Amino acid sequence: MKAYGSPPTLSDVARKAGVGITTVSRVVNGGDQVSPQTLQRVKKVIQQMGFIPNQAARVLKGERTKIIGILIPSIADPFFSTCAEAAQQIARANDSLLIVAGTNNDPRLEMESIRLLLRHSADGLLLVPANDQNSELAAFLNSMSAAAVAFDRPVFSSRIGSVVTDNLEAAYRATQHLIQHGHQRILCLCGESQLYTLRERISGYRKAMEEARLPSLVDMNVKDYRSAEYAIESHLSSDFPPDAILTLKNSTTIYAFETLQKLEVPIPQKIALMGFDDFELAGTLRPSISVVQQPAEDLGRVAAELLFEQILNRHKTKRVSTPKRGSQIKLESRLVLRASCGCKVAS
Amino acid sequence: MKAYGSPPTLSDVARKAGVGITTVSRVVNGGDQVSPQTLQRVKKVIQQMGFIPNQAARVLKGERTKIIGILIPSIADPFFSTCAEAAQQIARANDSLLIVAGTNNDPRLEMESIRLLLRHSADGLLLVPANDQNSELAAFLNSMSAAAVAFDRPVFSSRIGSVVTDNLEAAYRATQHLIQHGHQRILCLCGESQLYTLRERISGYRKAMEEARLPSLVDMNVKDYRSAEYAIESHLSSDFPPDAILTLKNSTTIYAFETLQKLEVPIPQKIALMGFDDFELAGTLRPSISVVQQPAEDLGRVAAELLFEQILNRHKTKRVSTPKRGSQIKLESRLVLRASCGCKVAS
DNA sequence: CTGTTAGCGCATTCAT
DNA sequence: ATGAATGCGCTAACAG
Repeated sequence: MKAYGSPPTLSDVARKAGVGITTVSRVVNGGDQVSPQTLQRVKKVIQQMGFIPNQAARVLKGERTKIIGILIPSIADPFFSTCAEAAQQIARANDSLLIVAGTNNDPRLEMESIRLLLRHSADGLLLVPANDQNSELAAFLNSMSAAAVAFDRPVFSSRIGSVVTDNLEAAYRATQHLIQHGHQRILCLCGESQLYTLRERISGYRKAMEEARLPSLVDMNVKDYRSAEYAIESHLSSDFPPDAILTLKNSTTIYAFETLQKLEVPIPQKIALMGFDDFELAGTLRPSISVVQQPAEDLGRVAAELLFEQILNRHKTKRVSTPKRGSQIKLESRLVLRASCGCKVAS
Repeated sequence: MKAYGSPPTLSDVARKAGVGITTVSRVVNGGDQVSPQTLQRVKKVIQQMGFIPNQAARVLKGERTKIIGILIPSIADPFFSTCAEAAQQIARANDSLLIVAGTNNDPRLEMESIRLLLRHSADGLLLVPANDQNSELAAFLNSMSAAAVAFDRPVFSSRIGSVVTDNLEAAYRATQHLIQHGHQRILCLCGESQLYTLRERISGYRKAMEEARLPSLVDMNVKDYRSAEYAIESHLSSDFPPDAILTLKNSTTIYAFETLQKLEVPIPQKIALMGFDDFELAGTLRPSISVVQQPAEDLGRVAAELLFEQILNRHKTKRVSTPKRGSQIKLESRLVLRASCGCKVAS
């Protein structure tokens, strides 16, 4: 029950065990080249004193920190926390710890966090860049020595690889599906249209509409429930009201559903609904909501795996071989067809 | 665009600036006792070389790491990720980083993670102990020099303070509310009854039932959707079917709702439903679900604040004044009355 | 097999 | 106002 002394060091152990500190070090690191007896004795003393190696000292000697950082807009966001969970699993598998920092999509916070992570000599960074066109960020990432992988959104003009969903394709297929149900006036709803993911999704929507020779109808002013309600009410009372809605993100889908529910607009009879991003109760709501399901877990997992690949290579070769410029991995989404799009209409 | 050299050090900067390393150190740490001209020059060189102080070296010199760890069952769990988000905010306010580790409620994983965190000299630990009676854990926490605060669940027989919801009181009031609606046969549903929080909630339920001279009816075999369905079907077809259900955790509430929906049992007319833990769409489902709303954010925030209080004191006094034994802070919950309990029955 | 020694980057005396 | 020297805990030569 001893407490609050500074933690025991190698030399504390060495003294108590009557050996040199190198021997203790060897024992701690696997015990090669140590006689069985010494091994036993030293192990016992280590146990007894509760010795824990000091990582800072190891790092100072040039070892990896075995810490990686992950920068996500919000830890509380189910999508990103799922990514983080997966990343943490991979980190653990690589004997590493994961530092999580919320950026709130703020480039300043993001930069600050990266700097802080670098002070701590993080081996690598996983990041969801607040702004994919941020050239300052790109330059900084290029110049730093830590490994890095972007996910969910790429970082343009940088050597940083990325793992993203094929947003365009997913939105394209979702829109096509609504069209196949016979819908002609499909309203595309979202906010924050400056985000890479949303831009891609809008493109996918437009592509499908254009191919079907239907007019695109995009409203990007939805930020919260109020604005969603306002937008939907406006469109419904227009001369050519929509007969379907495609929402481009989780929260927008929910706002739209709540609005339609409140207005007692029958889904999908009067208005069909298709969302981007699955959510826990999408299948439990009545009607159940059809959505594009992103592989959130895979996003985090693959990004982390890629990161450790880099880290391990880097450590092996000391000097990195020319890293291939920002290779991008695209993951497929899945269209989950439930009732709100018109499939499986409950009798 | 220089890359992959080892990062510049104090002495690199010193050489380039033509000063001693002490001077550079001073500049980095506020620039006192340095002439304005030197200050300028050194600052410029620092900027230019992209010098970033090496935290490991600082730590080795006895400084705090400015890293705290948080151990939660799962990062992807909305409740805990909300706590983590709050904790991270407090960490940031204290210029610290947050390492998140998922324990999966496994004492072994938990212990392993704590050890790892300690190697990294984390200044403090925030933890949701997998088992509140774990004496090995208690002993270890008592003997270590890092600060620590438990949240959501306490650690018994330890000096570790804790921040928890008043689970007993909350369940007590929720049950009372159902009783006031006239329900007599209230079924209490959950799984993992060994967890502190669930034990407390069961006690609260029992207390309310006993006070009302009603028979307690607890089924703790609900782990997933299937078991929930099985349990509910069994109870419904018994001689004395319940007229209300109190679920003790988030997922159980959802399983119960889905089962009742599937069986087309009208809520709350035939069976009322009250859940523990709020969730995003509780108000959107039809009927909307009444729940006990825990102050998840406050839990994380208060725990983190307490932790930094300890850390700061500890650092100031070098030796800790006798830490008061495991003081416990209890936070109040809020009963959110929606439709499923019988309030606000939609006409 | 085992021990001695030299730094890793930095903050900190203590001189100047 | 400035700098040289010391040591934090550890690993990796090197020497026995």
